[in-house]
This record gives sequence, C-alpha cells and structure tokens, in this order.
Amino acid sequence: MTAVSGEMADEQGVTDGRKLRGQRRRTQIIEATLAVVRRDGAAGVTHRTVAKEAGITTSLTLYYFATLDDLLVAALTSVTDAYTRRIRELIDADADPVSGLADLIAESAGSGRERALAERELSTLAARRPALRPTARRWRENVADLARTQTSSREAADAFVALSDGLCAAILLDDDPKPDPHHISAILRAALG
Amino acid sequence: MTAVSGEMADEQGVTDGRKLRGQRRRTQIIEATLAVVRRDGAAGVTHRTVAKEAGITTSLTLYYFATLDDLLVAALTSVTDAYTRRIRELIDADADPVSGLADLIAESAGSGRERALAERELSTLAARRPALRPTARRWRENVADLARTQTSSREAADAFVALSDGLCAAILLDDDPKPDPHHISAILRAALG
DNA sequence: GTACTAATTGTACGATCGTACAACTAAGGC
DNA sequence: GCCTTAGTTGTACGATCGTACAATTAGTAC
Repeated sequence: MTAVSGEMADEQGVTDGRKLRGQRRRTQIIEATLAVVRRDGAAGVTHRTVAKEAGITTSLTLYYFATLDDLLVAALTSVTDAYTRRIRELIDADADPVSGLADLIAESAGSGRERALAERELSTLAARRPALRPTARRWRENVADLARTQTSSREAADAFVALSDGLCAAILLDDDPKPDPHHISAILRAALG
Repeated sequence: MTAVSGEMADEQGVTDGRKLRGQRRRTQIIEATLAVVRRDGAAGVTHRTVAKEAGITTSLTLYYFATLDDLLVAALTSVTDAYTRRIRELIDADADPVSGLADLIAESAGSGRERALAERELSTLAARRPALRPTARRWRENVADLARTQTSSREAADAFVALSDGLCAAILLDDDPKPDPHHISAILRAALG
C-alpha cells in the first residue's frame, strides 16, 4: 500500500525489481528536495516544488513521503550521511584532518556555499522539529569525532565543534569570497590547546 | 500615503499626534512579529498571522510594512537593538563581561530559548536575503566588541564570536535543560588566550 | 494466465497565501 | 470651518498550499 518509511531494503537481497526501482525513485526525490533547499531554502520545500524539480507528479512524492517532515528528515539524513563520509575520510587519511576540515569550512564561501546553506537551514529547523534533532546532533558528532583524534579534553572538543559551526556561519554572512584556510585552521588548532 | 519606511521620526519633535500613534502601532506590529517568530519560527511569519497576533487587520500590517521582507528586517533590527543594549551593559558594567555573556548563552536552554531560536532563525535567513545581512552582521559585531575589550588579537576575537555562536547552536540542539555557565565561560576564556 | 502488489497518475477540496484597492474615520494645519 | 494627511477597514483576486482518493499501469509470483 504505502511505501516503506524506514530503510530495511538494503538488508538481504531485494529480488523484486519494482522495489528496487522504488528505492531509486526515493533517492531521486531526496536529491530533488536537496536541490530545492539549496536554491530556495528549506522554506521552499513543498510537495509540488520537489515534484517539479524531480520531473514527476506531486502524488508520487506523497506516495514515498507522506508528510513534509518525512521529506525533510530524509533530506537531512542524506546530507548528514554525506558529511559523515567526508569527515571519516579526513580522519582515516594520513594528512592532517584539521587542515582538511578548515578547507571544508573555507569552501562555504564559494562552490560549497549552497551546500553549507542547506545544511545550516536544516540544522536550524531541527531546533524546532523534534524529528530532525537526532540527525542534526549526529551531524555535529562527526566533528566531535574528528576533534577527539586530536585532543582528549572534553572542553577542547566542545570548543572545536562550536568553532567549526560558528566559523561557517560567519563565512555565510560575510562577503569575503575567499576566506583563508590557514586562518581557519589556526583558530581551530588554537582551540585544541 | 504610505507609512515612512525609515525611522527619521525620533529626530526633533514629532508634533503630529497621529504620527506618534503610528510609531506605536509600528512597534506593536514588530512585537507581534517577534512573538510569531518565537512561537512558530520565521516561516510562520505572514501578514495574516502577524495581524492576528497583534489583534489588528491584515491590511494594517500591510500599511506599515508593504512586504514581508520589510517586516522581517524590522523584526531582526529590533532584536539586534535589544541585543546591542544588553552587550553594552555587560561591557560598561564593572563585572566580568565574559561571565555575563556566558550567562546569556546558557539562558538559551531555558527561559531564553525562544528568543535565541528567533535570533538564530532570522540570522540564518539573512544568509539568503541580502536585506537582512547588514543587520545580522551588526548582531555578531556586538560580540566582537565585547571580545576586543579582552584581547587585542584579531584571531582570538574571531574565535570568540564564532564560539558564542556555535555554543548557542549546540545548546539549542541538546536536551540538557541547564548547561553550566562556568563551562561556557571557561571555553570562551580559553579562546582569549 | 491469473491474482497480487507496487508504482504512478489525475483530479479535487478547503485553507491560506501575498497583495491590491476603494472606502471610511479621525486627527492636524491654518 | 475646511482642506489635507494618517490611520484603518472590508473585500476580493489569483496562486499555492497539504492532503486525500479513486483509477490506472506495470511488474512479480505461482
């Protein structure tokens, strides 16, 4: 009747080709949602705008995501997953993860601006919508994980997370088209003590 | 015909009692707007919701604020003015301004949660709406002013501003009903070097 | 091939949206 | 008293909103 709201589909084999197509459709809708958020903000997310972005019918987005909240949760989960992967790459790589994070933050001024804006709007939304909060917290926890590879101080880790968040916010409000990654990493490193 | 969009009314005497009443109406509408933002978020701001909150006609809010952006700018300006006053009190008082700011941030978990949420949502909105950005920057500049009374390092001041922003965001996403002001001020002080 | 299930569509409802506009009231200037 | 200006109201238009639902198509299982 209705589409599976959870995930559960990747476990074991999905023999039914229809369900497989359904999963593809699902991620396609999430992608479209993120495109809308990036372009028009979280307030622009609508069953209709998402459907138009994806090139499908409004009814179809409703078939996969019964409510707007479901859609937003799925979108935030998607960007959080992507962010988790990037942070983990930084941690696992041999290079300095702090510099890597500084580069990631500095990106928010240029090519990554829309992405950073989308993440920020969804996180802000999470403060008000309980359904989004666990995922928003997981987003921050990634940075905390990275910080803990550099320090054992709880206080320093807290500061590190807050800094990377606040620095990104500052960049999004400034006009500076090219913030200095060294300046950012210097601030981050100072917080690690 | 249309209401004055600027301020200009407090300079010299406003002899016209009608204009005086108009100014009162104006601030009343702004108050109502902020009440809506606190309760339902910036997305809930509508000519109609604001009018209902203020107990007046929808047409009247439109008479004073022709567009929704005008309304949001006025609202953000109002909270920024209030914030500026509070920060200046902290600076001018004899007590330690850093502890004062830490208390202010810690408040975001309890009684000040709605206020902090409103400020945050409007600031986030500013990243996308140019009309809001100067005011949003002024908001952050207040904290920078406070920081500059404690350090001469540009880097430390930048970190201080980003920290107070990021710490507030963390509190809004956490469930902790009573964050420790000492912990916050310790982190802030560490950033000052 | 037949029964079942998933995917997809079209259409429709009531509510709310931003905005416009003409009319009306009331207060000030002279 | 009279003219002007500011404040205020009611009503209305077209657009868009979230959501529901019956009907249809397409793929799977047996």
